[in-house]
Amino acid sequence: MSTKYELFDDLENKKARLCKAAVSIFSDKSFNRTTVQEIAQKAGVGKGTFYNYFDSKERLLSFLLDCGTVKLIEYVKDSIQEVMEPRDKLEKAIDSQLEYFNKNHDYFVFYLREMWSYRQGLEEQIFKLKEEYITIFENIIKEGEDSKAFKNVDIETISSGLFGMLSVASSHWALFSSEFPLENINQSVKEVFFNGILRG
Amino acid sequence: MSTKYELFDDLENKKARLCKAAVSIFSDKSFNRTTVQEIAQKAGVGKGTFYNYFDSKERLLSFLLDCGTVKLIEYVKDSIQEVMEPRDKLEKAIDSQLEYFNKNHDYFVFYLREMWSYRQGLEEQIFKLKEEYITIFENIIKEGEDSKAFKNVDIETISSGLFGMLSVASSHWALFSSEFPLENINQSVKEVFFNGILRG
Amino acid sequence: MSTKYELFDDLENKKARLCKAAVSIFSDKSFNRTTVQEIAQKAGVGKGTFYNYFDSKERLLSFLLDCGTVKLIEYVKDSIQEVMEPRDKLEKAIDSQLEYFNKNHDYFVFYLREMWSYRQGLEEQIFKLKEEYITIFENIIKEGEDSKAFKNVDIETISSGLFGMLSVASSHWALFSSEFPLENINQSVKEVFFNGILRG
Amino acid sequence: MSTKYELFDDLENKKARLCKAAVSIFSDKSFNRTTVQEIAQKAGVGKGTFYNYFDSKERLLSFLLDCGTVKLIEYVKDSIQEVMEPRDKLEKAIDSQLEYFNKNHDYFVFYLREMWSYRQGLEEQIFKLKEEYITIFENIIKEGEDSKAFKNVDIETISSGLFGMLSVASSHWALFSSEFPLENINQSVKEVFFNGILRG
DNA sequence: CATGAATGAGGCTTCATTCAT
DNA sequence: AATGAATGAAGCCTCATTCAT
Repeated sequence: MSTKYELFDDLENKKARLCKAAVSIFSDKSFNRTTVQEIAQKAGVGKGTFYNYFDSKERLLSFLLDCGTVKLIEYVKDSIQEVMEPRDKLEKAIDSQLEYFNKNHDYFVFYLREMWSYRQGLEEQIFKLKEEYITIFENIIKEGEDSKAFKNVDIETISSGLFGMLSVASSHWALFSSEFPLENINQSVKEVFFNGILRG
Repeated sequence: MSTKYELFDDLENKKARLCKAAVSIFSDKSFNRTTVQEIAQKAGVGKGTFYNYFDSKERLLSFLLDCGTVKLIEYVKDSIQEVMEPRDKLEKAIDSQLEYFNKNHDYFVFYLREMWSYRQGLEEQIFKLKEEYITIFENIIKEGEDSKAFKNVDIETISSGLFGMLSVASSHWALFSSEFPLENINQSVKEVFFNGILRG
Repeated sequence: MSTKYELFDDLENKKARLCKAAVSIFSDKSFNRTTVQEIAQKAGVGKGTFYNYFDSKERLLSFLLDCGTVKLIEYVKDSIQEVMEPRDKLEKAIDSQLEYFNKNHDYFVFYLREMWSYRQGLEEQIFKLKEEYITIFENIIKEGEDSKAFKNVDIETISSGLFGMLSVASSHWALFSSEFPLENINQSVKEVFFNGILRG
Repeated sequence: MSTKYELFDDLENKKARLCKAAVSIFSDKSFNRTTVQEIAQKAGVGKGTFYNYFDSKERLLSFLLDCGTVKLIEYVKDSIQEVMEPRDKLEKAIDSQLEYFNKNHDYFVFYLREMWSYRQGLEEQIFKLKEEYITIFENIIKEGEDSKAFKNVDIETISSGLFGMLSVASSHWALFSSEFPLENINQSVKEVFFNGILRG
């Protein structure tokens, strides 16, 4: 994964530090139990400096969610760009999402926790992005159906379901275990999602 | 679904009203943006009364999450109690979770949002319960592996993954759509989870 | 002056105490240098209590200015109600404004200081009221012109000018002197305003 | 009015620009709601530059009030210097104050708003100056009384009252009207102040 | 001199919780 | 048991001021 996909690494130094500090604390406590003070302190800057980079604490949240989703979308889209077969595309997309999670544990513990919070308020954009991400799955599955590679299923259900399967399984490991058996997760999910859990 | 499984219906009148009011507001805003005032008001009681039934706002959250998880566990466990075959058990469990979600939309929008928040603090119990629920899946899948009905997969991954698939697909419909096509969701998830998305 | 005209005396106990505390401090420092903390403390209540009675510190200011202007208008209007001759009316109005100032030194030191602050923002109403007060003078003077008792002058100029003369002269005494020679002020202003400063 | 009396025009370039920017903003918002940032920006300099010319925001206020009062005093004193008769002197003084207001609308809107704020703090000097200005009126009136041109009145009351009459009438026009009928104001004030409002 | 990023003291406001009635 | 006025700890944010460049 080149710098292009590194969360925050293309931001100004201080802004990146603030983002990283925030994510690190948010993955431990929740957004609401974290104070701006703490974030600034962890980033090694003054409290006022925070407000040179973000309009408010809420906007930081919005920015972080946005940022991660945009990068994830970029990353996954890039990874499937030159793949032709729907099945291969879906494999690649699964690989990519899991890799991405694996590269950014803190971020995704935070992400999974806070992504559900945004239904109303200013930040409808988050929802749009989450939808845009799931749309990647939807498009691949639709393509697979058209080419008779995949069965006819309810595309919305299965796309969001796949996203849920990957996210929750990843979180499960991130939250409850010290290891993150990327390969196992990858293989098990793919095996079941492509061929089902039934033997023979 | 008998009263036994109805959330809050076996509580004292006012406590039940407070729970229902809370869930209704929480599904709209998040826990943190909801005030005790609002909950009491919606329940039609005074603010002080709230504290006759709950030690604190946090304890209400804990109680609600707990309550829903316990009932879900009861409900699913009861539903599979007399089923013998692992595959039938898993089908039944999937049916039950989806039914349960369907009966309690507000609750599960809230549940999905807040369940991730609890890692530290007093409320480890929530985690235990969530784990206990996933353990139901784990046990069924283990049984299925033992009887050669199911393939060998990473059980933790696939159990939490199934939970994620069901939860996120359900939420997807609950959040983004006015309808909730229970039967479609059920069939699509089962078809993919049991047989995979690949045709032939 | 009956209770009817007493500033704040017809408010709830705590609200009145907060108003009185605020005015007392505002007359010493300015609004901006006074904290809500101080006001609450001087009123003998908790800081949070302040917000049970006023939406914000700004709204307190608005309320205080409003309140004083309304009462002044009431007081002056009542005092001239049964007077027929324009000259007598104007005398009575001058008497009343000076009496009112005299009864509420703190308030008017505060009033004169803050009344100019409100041009934009929510509180256009203040301006309307100040205008409404000056309109009392305008109407009397117009009447006096019509009945040939008064000369033809620019009514807006002379009405606001009279208000300024009374206000600034009163403030002068309130700010720079320990005494407030009500009678002297009254007589001197009237003598000059009615007959001019020129002898003979 | 030669440069001698132009506010700020004999200051260094940047200092003058800062003063003008400040007055312009202050006449719109109040001192307290204006930030140093805004002033610097409007003056077209950096925020740090502000502090090369003024020790603090407070000192700017002090300087502005001071500056305007000193110039006003100079201007009025100069204008009456060669006038002999008290009545003519007073007329000239009134002319001058009104001219001065007219030349510096923004400044006087600001001045009238902020002049009352200074009772304690470092800036007693402001009060002294305001007093010094009113003393000009006091001296003329005293002289007029001695020469029997003027009646015996309470000199402090009438001097501050005249200042108030001129200031508030001027502000009235500046704040509430797009025009400033200098001649009308001048004539009406003089007519009333010298001869009274009563006809015959 | 000029700048503007960095700072943190300080103030407003919210809201969970208490308690007298 | 029920209430809601009272409380004050806690947190977000502003902005005057500093200082390295």
